[in-house]
Amino acid sequence: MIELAILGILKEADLHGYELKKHLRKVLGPLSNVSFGSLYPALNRLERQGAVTAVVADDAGPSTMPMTGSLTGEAAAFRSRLRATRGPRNKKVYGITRIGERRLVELLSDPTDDERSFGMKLAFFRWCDRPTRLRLLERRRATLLERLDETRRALTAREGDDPYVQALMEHDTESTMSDIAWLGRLIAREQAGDDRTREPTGGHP
Amino acid sequence: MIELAILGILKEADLHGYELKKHLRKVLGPLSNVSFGSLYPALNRLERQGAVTAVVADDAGPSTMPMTGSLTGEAAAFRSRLRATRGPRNKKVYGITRIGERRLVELLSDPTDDERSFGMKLAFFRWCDRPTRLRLLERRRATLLERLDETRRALTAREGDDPYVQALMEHDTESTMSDIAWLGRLIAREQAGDDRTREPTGGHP
DNA sequence: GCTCCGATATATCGGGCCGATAGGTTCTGT
DNA sequence: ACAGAACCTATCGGCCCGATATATCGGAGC
Repeated sequence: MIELAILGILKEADLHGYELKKHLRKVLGPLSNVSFGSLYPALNRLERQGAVTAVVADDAGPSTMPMTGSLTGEAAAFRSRLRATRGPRNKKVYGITRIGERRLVELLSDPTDDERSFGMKLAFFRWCDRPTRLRLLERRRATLLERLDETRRALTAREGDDPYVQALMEHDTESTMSDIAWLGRLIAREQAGDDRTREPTGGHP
Repeated sequence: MIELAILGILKEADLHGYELKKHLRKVLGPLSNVSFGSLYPALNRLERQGAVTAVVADDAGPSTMPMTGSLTGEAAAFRSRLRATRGPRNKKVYGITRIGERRLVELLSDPTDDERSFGMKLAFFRWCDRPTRLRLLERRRATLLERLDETRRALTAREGDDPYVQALMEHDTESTMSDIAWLGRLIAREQAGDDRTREPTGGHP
């Protein structure tokens, strides 16, 4: 799921790992403090898949060596040339490829529905179309309703149980109800929404 | 952290893995659906540490072959004897040892403070004393206050940003405030509490 | 009696994510 | 000039999860 977040950020701008982490923190905020121990392996995975490309910035200022977006054999050669120029301080700037953009859309429509995954998808909702958004929102709501039901049944079944467990479950019930109401507002906004959406596919003007 | 939950459950009754999972689901409910892929390795870990002991129930009724609590070489021999009696349907019933009880208290006072860990500790608050409880509750509150602050700053800094990210952060702010208030109530209850607490240390009457 | 089936029961494997750690570079204050 | 802070990439061990394998048990239906 971290791959979704990386691609979502890289679709806005080319960045290197360290910057990426900061951006992720800003956007996802409390929803997962992505650690380097996840970030770098994920970037390698994405590079292997061809979803991102890396070049090394020369540090001659902010001229990030423009990338044409998709890579040819030339880019690979370029990369290995610079890999020879070993010696840290060559920041590896990552850019998203067309494959990566396709992958991003694919990951966005994945229905996995835990707190984390849902939050991540929501954070990058701008990259998918309204039907997908509605599907995800409604699915999430259904999941929470189910959970609410289950917790409530467990709550009524055992009265006079451990007070801490009880407190935990009552609070969970309240939180879940609040979340469901929130989702309801988001769904309504989505259905009534004016169509000020960015193009879901194919950025790169 | 799953070890905490296992020990917390086993302190109430001797159980085998499958039952354990069901109990965990009841007590922790929505807070982590412990999977077998975590449960069995964790049980092995705990067994290696001497925190739990396993015997095999003969299925001749509820006579669970009483365990003396801590194990000698005899227990190991017993175990391997039964391991030779291969053919599943010999349920491995686990029981907590004195070492396990010490470990439980130790895990309970660990200050790790993410959603998961805090929730698990709260679910087993009955096994620790009031000072520890208050320490954990207040630490959690402090963490959430910090997070609230951070999210709020991020929220005011960037107006007119992506509406979905904005929605995410606003909702997080609300949820966090709600959680803080809830913690406040728990703290108050704890401070005013009549002393109807079970003995924190040394079960085994 | 027989078979099929769902629940009970234990266990492992690959892979993702995290915290800790390590090692190097550039910037900044003094 | 120097120390310390921030920047930057990377790996390692360990936990946790979902998928999968395997085997038994109790009952429903024929």
